[in-house]
Amino acid sequence: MIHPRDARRLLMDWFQSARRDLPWRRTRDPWRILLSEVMLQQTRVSVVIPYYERFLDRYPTPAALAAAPEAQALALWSGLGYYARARNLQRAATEIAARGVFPTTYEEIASLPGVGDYTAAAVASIAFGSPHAVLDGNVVRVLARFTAETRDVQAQSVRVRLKEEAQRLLDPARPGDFNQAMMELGATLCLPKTPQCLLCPWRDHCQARALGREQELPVKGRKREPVKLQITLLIVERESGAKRFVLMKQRGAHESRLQGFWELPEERDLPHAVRGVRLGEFKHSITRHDYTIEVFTATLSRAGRGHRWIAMDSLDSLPLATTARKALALRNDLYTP
DNA sequence: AATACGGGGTC
DNA sequence: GACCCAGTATT
Repeated sequence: MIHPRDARRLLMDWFQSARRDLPWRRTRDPWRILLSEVMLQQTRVSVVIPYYERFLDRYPTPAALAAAPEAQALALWSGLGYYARARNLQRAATEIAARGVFPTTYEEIASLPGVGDYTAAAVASIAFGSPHAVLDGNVVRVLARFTAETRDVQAQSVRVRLKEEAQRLLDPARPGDFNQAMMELGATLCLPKTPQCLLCPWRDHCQARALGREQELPVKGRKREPVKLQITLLIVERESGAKRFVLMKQRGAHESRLQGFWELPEERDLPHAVRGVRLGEFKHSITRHDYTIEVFTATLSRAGRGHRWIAMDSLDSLPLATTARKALALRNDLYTP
């Protein structure tokens, strides 16, 4: 069994040469680190980068986000998913702005809304050099293989053990770099399906590899069956002066998801609508709901309850559901081939 | 402990 | 088309 000191050295030396140049690695500003970590929750680096740049450009400080209308922040988050992250981040920004300074300890950071174990450890270690190991999906996979953990990694007891292992390996001198190195290893070499063991700094010390079982680990419990659904969206347009408007509906604050987001009307909600052209269909999944969505143009003599006419050129500034974004793209393809 | 929550990249 | 991603909050 390799000594933690030696494992650390191998990992850190590898990271120095393999480290990707990412926007949030060019700063120690805790606000920027926090923003990146929240956006990266269950979201890949390549997807986050453009959102991170736009969001930071608009809200360079907690105070800037705290002062913004929620709908504006959601509009900038629109398409990234898990919108509770944006709401919670704004609440966190409000607390930080009121406090005057960014909290510096793990406990204070962890008390912010939307900040759990992972994010608190990441911010505390990367921005403030606190010795807290992170345990994200990457680290779980790396350590499950490194230690040949064959139990279900979803189980609480196993997560606790892996967290202890991460903490044991953590480089106390450079915890932020160590955490990022672990995640980098998981994201670039210790891949779920096709681990690149020959390039791994731990190739000679990985227990799963020694057993030839690196492809099988980590073991994860089954997920629930997705629910298949079919809906029809309607694009109802109206011209007034030089402006074009489209009929839309805003989701209420009490809904379980996409609160406050604008969507296109469903056909079943507009019994008086008359179908026009079929624009096409697409698939869209929201957590475990797999939608097949068919899109038609339509005409309407009277607007249905709860629907509103939205100017086409103002859609960019609204929190727009991705279903609406995709459906409107079908329409635009038709008019500008 | 199980579940909801988005969306898309990737094999 | 399944898996899974720099997770968190709620039940």
